[in-house]
Amino acid sequence: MNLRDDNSEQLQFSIAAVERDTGIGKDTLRVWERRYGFPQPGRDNFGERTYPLVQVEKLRIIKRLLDAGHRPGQIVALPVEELQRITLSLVAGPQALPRGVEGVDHMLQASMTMLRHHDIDGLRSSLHQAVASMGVKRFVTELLAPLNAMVGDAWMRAEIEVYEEHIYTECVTGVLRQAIHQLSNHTPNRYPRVLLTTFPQEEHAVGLLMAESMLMIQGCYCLPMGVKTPLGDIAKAVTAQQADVVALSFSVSLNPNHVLDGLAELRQLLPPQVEIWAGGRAPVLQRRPPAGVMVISDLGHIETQVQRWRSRGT
Amino acid sequence: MNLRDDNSEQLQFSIAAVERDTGIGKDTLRVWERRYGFPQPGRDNFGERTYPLVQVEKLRIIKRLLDAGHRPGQIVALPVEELQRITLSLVAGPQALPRGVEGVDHMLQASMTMLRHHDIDGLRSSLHQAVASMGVKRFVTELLAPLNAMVGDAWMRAEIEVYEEHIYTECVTGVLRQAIHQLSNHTPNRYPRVLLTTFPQEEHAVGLLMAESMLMIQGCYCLPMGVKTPLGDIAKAVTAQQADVVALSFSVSLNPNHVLDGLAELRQLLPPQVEIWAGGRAPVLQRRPPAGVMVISDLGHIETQVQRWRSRGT
DNA sequence: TTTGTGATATTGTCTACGACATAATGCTTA
DNA sequence: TAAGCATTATGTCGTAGACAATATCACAAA
Repeated sequence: MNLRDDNSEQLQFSIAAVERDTGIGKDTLRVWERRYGFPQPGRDNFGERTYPLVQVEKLRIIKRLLDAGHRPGQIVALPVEELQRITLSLVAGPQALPRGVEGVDHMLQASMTMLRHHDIDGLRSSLHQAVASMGVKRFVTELLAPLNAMVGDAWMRAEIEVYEEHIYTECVTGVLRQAIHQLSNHTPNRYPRVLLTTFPQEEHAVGLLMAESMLMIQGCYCLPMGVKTPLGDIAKAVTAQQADVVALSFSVSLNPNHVLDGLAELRQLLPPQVEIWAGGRAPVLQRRPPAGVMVISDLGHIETQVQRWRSRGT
Repeated sequence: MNLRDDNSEQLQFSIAAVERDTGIGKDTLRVWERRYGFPQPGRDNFGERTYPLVQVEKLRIIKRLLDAGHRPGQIVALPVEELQRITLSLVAGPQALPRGVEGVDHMLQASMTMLRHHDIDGLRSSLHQAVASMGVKRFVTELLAPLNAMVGDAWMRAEIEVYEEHIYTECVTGVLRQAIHQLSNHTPNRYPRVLLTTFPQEEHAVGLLMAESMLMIQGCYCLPMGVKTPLGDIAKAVTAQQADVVALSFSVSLNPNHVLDGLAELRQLLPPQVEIWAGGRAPVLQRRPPAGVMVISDLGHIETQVQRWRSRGT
C-alpha cells in the first residue's frame, strides 16, 4: 500500500510515512490540518494526503518544540523562520553544568567537539580512558551526567542531528556496559536485590545503565530488564526474583501523567516492603513527588539510598 | 489519555493499550470487530471500547499466528482452544536447528532450563564461558542463533512470560557487548565500513549485535547506531561517515509493508554504490526479496557477503 | 504434471468530521 | 501570594464507506 508516494522521487510522503518519521500520530496530523491550517498536504490520484519534504521537516522542528514544553496552538501555524528563532532562544540561557572540576570541563568540551566532528573512535576511546583514570563512580557522576545534559541541550537547539544522537548513545552504552561488566561481583547473597527497568513508554536505556553501574559499585545485586516492561510484568518479575527494590528511569519527554499514574499503579501491584526508586530528568518527579516512591534526583544519591536501605530495620 | 484502564487492575484495556500490547493497529482492531465479530470489547461510560484481558490474550495468539503466515479471515473468529491447537502444531514440525554439534545441543537445553528456573547468573556465566571456549563466531552461529529461535518458539507458544524474555534479552545483550568489546580492532582503514541500525518500528537490538560481532570478526569497520533510526537520518549518517554498507535487522513481527516500503525508500535515498544488507527473521524478506537489497538469511552468510564486497571491482 | 493468466476474495489503511475527557491557562477571590 | 473555579486547547476515539494491494483459486495451455 502507498508505495509510490512515500519516496524521494517526488519528495512526497504518505501520512503513515510522516507519522513514522515525526512521531506525530495520524489523527493528530489530520486534526492540526483542520484546526491550524498546517500541515497542508497535497492529494494524490486517490485523494490521499501527500506531504512534501519541507512540511515534514517543519513538523520535526515542531515536535522538538513540543517536547521542550511549547503548545501546538502557539507554534504549529508559525512560519519556519519564526520556529527556528524560538528554537535557538530555547536553552541558550543558563548552561547549568559546571561547578567544574578542572580537567573534566576540558574533557566535556573535547567530547562535544569529537561528537560534532564525527570522531566516534576518538570519543569512545577517550571515554574508556576516562573510566579507567577517574573510576566508574566519578566517570558517571562528573563526566557522563553533564555530558548527557549538554548533548540533550544541543539536541533541543537542533545543533545535532538525530543520527548523531544515536551514535552518541550507542557509544556511551558500549562504554557503560563494559564498565559494568568489569564491576561484576560474584559474591553470593548481595543486597539489596535491585530490579532495573523502565515503563512501557520509555525507551531510553542510558539512565538505567548509569544507575546500574552506581548500584554495582555499592555491591548491590542487579537485575537489569531492559526498557519498556509492562507494569504487570514488573510485578511478576519482582516476585519471581525476590527483588527488594525496583529502580526506574524517566527521561525528560515523558508524559507527566503517565509517570504519576504508572508509579501509583505499580505501588499497588507490589508488596509494600518492596521499594520503588525513581530517577531521571523528568521534571514531574521533582514537582509532585508521588507517595510510596523514593525520588532520586541525583545519581550520587543512590549511594545514600543503598546505605539507608541496608541500615533500616527489616 | 486513557491511563487507568490499561493495566491489570480492572483487567480492561483501551484500544490504544491493545494496539501497544499486541502490535495490531487501531484501524485493524475496529475493522476486525466489524467483519469477523472479534474482538468484541465492552464499552465504558463514555462509549469507548474496553477490551477484557482474555480478548487481549487471544489477540496476542492471533498476532503470533499471523506472523507465522496464517490469514485473518481464517483464524480471527476461531475459539481460543482451536487457536492453541494450531499454535502447537505450528512449530512442532521441523525444529530446524540441529545438525547438532554434540555439546551444543546439551548447552541449548541447559540454557533453556536455567531461563525457566530464573537462574540468570547461571545463564550469564554459562554464556560467557561458551564465548570463551567456542570463540565468538561459533558461539553466535551455533549457540545463540538456535537459542534465540528456541526462546522465540517458546514465546510463540506462550510458554514464557514477557518479563522472562526481557531478562533473557538483557542477559544476551550483555554477553554480546562484552564479546564485541573484546574483538575491538584499532587497525586504521578497515573495510567495508558498515553502518548498523534498524527501522523506526523495530526495537530489537540483539540481531544487530549478532551481526556486529560477525562483522567484527571479519575485520570490518562497524558503526553501530542502535535501533529505530529514521530513514532520512540513516542516509545522513551514511554520508557523514562514508559508510559502504547499511546493515539492517528485522524481527518476525514487523509489518511486511513497512519493511518493503522502507527498504524501497532507503534504496532511493542512498547513493547506488552503498549496499543495503537486510537480515533477520522477518518472513517477508524471504518471500518477496526487494530489489537493490542483499537479503542475508543466515548469519553465516555475512562472511560470504563481506568477501564478495571486498573482491568486487569498485 | 507444470506453468501462466485472469477473475474473485481478502485485508489493511485511508477518507471525513463530530464528540468529549483531560490537560493547561486565565481569572477571580480570600 | 495562594487557592479555587471557569475556559480554552488538544489528542484521541467514535462512526462508516471506499479502494488499492495482495492472496487465492479456477482454468487453460504448454
